[in-house]
Amino acid sequence: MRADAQRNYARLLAVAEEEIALNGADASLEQIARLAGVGSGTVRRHFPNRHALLAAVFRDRVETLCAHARDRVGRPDTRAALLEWLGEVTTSAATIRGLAMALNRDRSADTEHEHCATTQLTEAGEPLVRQAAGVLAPGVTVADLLALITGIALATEDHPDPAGEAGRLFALTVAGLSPEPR
Amino acid sequence: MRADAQRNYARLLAVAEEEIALNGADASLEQIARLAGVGSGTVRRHFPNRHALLAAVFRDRVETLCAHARDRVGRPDTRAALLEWLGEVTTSAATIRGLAMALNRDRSADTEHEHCATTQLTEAGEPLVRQAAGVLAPGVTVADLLALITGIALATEDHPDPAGEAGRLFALTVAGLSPEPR
DNA sequence: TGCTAAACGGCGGGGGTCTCCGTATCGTAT
DNA sequence: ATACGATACGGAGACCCCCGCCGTTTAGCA
Repeated sequence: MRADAQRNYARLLAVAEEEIALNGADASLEQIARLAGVGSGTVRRHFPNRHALLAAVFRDRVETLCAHARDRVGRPDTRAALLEWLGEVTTSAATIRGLAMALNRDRSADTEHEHCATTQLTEAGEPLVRQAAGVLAPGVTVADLLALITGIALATEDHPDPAGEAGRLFALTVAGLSPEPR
Repeated sequence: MRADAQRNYARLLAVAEEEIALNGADASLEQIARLAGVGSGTVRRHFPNRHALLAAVFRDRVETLCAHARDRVGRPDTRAALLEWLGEVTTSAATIRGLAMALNRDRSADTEHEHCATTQLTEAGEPLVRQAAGVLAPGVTVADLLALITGIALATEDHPDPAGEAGRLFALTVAGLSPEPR
């Protein structure tokens, strides 16, 4: 990769991060190009489509989350290990503007992106779920948990305190809105 | 309202419903105008913004849901009454393309639309929640329940079987993903 | 110091939103 | 039956965005 290409790539990534934090996942690519001081063609060369840009912007964050999942595998308190991780994912999804929408979109992407963020998170979280299977409602999968979290994050996106609200709602779903009285 | 205006309004509403069912809440207003055989100005006159169009398209459905909530008030089995209604809302939100997004958007609309769909549903569902308060987790509000439902609907929008998946996820949150072991 | 392949910028086409205004039409008052 | 004012219509124009393409510049190697 040529030096100028590297520079532009880095600049674009930085600008895109700000712009997405400001305007969400639908931020204008044109505007990002303008702010980065490059032509719109350059954006498109580095990131063929919006999905690619989102993936690049959130890559580090997602990988950190995956790493934290792996760190927690093997802990004796399997339930706490899982719930702590899910809480972290919830906070990230609710706090980082655009992330929830990005996750939601690549869930429904037609082509199987082998390494899209959702897939990564699913694979990283799977062991945590498996080892906590005993304390989970029967039939619950990692995919379910991530779907619920992204849903909650989407629904709280414009709340004054997204992370707080999202955390509260997720806690409710963990405990049950109305557990079967018996 | 002049006769031609009424005709166009009705045509637009019908076309918009189809188009939104097909392409979601972001359907092109221009395209709707074209299909209805009217100028784009006419669309904009009847519905000043996208929110107004969505509200009009979903009004009947939302009112039906509200009516069903009222029908269930006073039933002795308060828990079932509430859960049945929430199930109906979930199915609607997950089945009717664009509805979940519309609900989610008017939740975050800055100006307090006195009678936006979410407000209506909240008011209609409130009595059901109050009378079932005893069997609900403490602190749960109608707004919470509706937020969770729209979140779930958003997250399952592109699933092969949205209603089924949404229903399943909602059932999970009702029962609890991992009820406190005691 | 040349040279070539890679990277760049921006143009043009297609489409969308929103505003505005000249024109056609409806409904009524005469 | 007709004339007239209010109302609704349609589409042009300004602006923005996405996307593909191509002539030009430039980095990095020989």
